[in-house]
Amino acid sequence: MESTKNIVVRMAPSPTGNLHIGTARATLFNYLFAKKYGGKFILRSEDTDKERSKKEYEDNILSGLSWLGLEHDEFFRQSERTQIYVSYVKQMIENGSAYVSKEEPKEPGQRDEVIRFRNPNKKIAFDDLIRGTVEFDTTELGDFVIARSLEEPLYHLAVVVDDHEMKVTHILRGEDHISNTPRQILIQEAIGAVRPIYAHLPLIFDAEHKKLSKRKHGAMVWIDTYKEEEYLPDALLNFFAFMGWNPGTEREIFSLSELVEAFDIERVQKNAAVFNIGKLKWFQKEHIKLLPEEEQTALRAKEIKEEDYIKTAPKLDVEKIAWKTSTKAEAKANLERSLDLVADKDGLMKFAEGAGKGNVLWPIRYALSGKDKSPDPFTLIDILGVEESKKRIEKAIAQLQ
RNA sequence: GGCCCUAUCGUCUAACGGUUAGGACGGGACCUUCUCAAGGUUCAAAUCAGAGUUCGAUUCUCUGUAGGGUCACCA
Repeated sequence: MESTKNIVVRMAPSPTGNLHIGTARATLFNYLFAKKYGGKFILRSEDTDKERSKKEYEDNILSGLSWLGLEHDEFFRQSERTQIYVSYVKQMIENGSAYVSKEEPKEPGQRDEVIRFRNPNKKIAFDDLIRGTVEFDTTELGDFVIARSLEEPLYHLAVVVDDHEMKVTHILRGEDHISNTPRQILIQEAIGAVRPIYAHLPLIFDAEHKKLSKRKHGAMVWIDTYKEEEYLPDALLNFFAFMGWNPGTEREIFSLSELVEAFDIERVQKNAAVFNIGKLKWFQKEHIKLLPEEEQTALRAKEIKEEDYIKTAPKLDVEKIAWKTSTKAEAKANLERSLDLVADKDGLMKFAEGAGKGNVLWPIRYALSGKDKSPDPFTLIDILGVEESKKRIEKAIAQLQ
C-alpha cells in the first residue's frame, strides 16, 4: 500500500435481517484492511428503510460482530442523520443536479412526487483495487430516484453523503455492489465529494454457484447458527478470510491478529468462492487444537454429552457384548473384574493389557454406550461417572447370565 | 435480454513467460488402534475452447463458451 495514513473504511449493513455470513466476511476484510494499515473502521447502520429496518436486527448484527471480535472504532445510524441528507438534497436541487419529479404511483405507499438525480449521461470509469479498471455508460441508468422526499433519502444518496462526511477513503464491499458504483460516483461528482478507492470483494457461492441468500439457504447464512453450534470465532474468521484471500505461503491457520499481520489486499481473489462447510469444520478442528488441553477435553465432553446413549442407559444386544475373539463367559469374567477398576484407570488399563485389550475394553465400552462405534471407555467413564458406569456394566453382566 | 464481473484438481487456492502445474479440504489405500474419531504414510484428481504475441504460455491480447452479479420510490 502506498499511503498508510488516514485510512478510513466502513461497513454499512442494513438492519433488515440478522447478521449474515456475507456481511460478516465483508466486515472482516474491512477490519483487516483498517488494522493492517493503521486506519479507522467505521460501522454504520443503514436504516433509512423504516419499513424493513428493525432494532432487533441491528442488535443482532452488533452483538454478532462483537462476538467475532470485529470491533469498530466508530458507530453511526443513518436514521439519526436525516438533517444532513436534507441539506445535501436541497443543495443538489438548487444547483440543478437533482429535481423534484411528479410521478404516477405504481404501488401502494409510493409518492406522487420524488427527488430524481439529473443524470449527465456520461461514461464513468473507476479503478478497482481488486478488478482493475471498470467502465460504465451511465446513460442506461436514467434519472434515478435519490429520495422519496426531502426527509426520506434513499440508499445511493445516503451512502455517498455519509462516506463523504465521514471521510471514507476505501470502500471494500461485495461484488454485487459493482453495478451501484457508477450511480454513486455520479452523486459524488454532483456534491463535490472526493472519490474513494473501491475494492469489490468476490462473493460467496453455494454449492450450485449461486449467491448465498436468506430465502434459499436458511440457517446456514446466519452467524447465530455457527455461534449456537459452538464454532470458535477465530475458526470462522479464518475460514472467511480464506474464501477469497490467501497469504501466499502454505500456512493456513491464523488467529484474527495473525490475519491482520498477514493481510494484503493485493492478494484478494477476483473470483467467487463456494462455501464449503467441510473446510470450516477443518478450520474449527485446527483452532480447537490451539486451545489449552482442559478446554479441548471440555469441548469434546460437551459434544459427547449430546449423544442419546449418554442421556439414557442404552439397550444392549447380548450378542455384541463380547469382543470378536472372546466368548461370552470371558466377557462376563472380564466385566466383573473391571467393575472394581472403574475408578482406577491405570489399573483398568493394566488389567486390559494383561487380558487382551479388546477382550476387556470392548465389552466395557459396549456396556457403557450400547454402540458399535463410540469414544473410548475411559472417556465414557469420565463423562458418565463411576456410579453410572458401574450400573451399566452390572446390567451387561446380568444380561450375560 | 442490456450492462458488468469471473474462469487452475469436486471445493479453497499457489504460480506474477520457463515448475514433473505446488499446498489444503474432501475422497481412495495402507499403518496405528478395543470400535469410532484422531494421528501417520500414500494415491488419484486441474490450467474452459480456439486463434494470436513469443524461442517459450496457466500467466499477455482477441474471439467464443460457460458461470455469476445487477437492472426498485430495498440496501
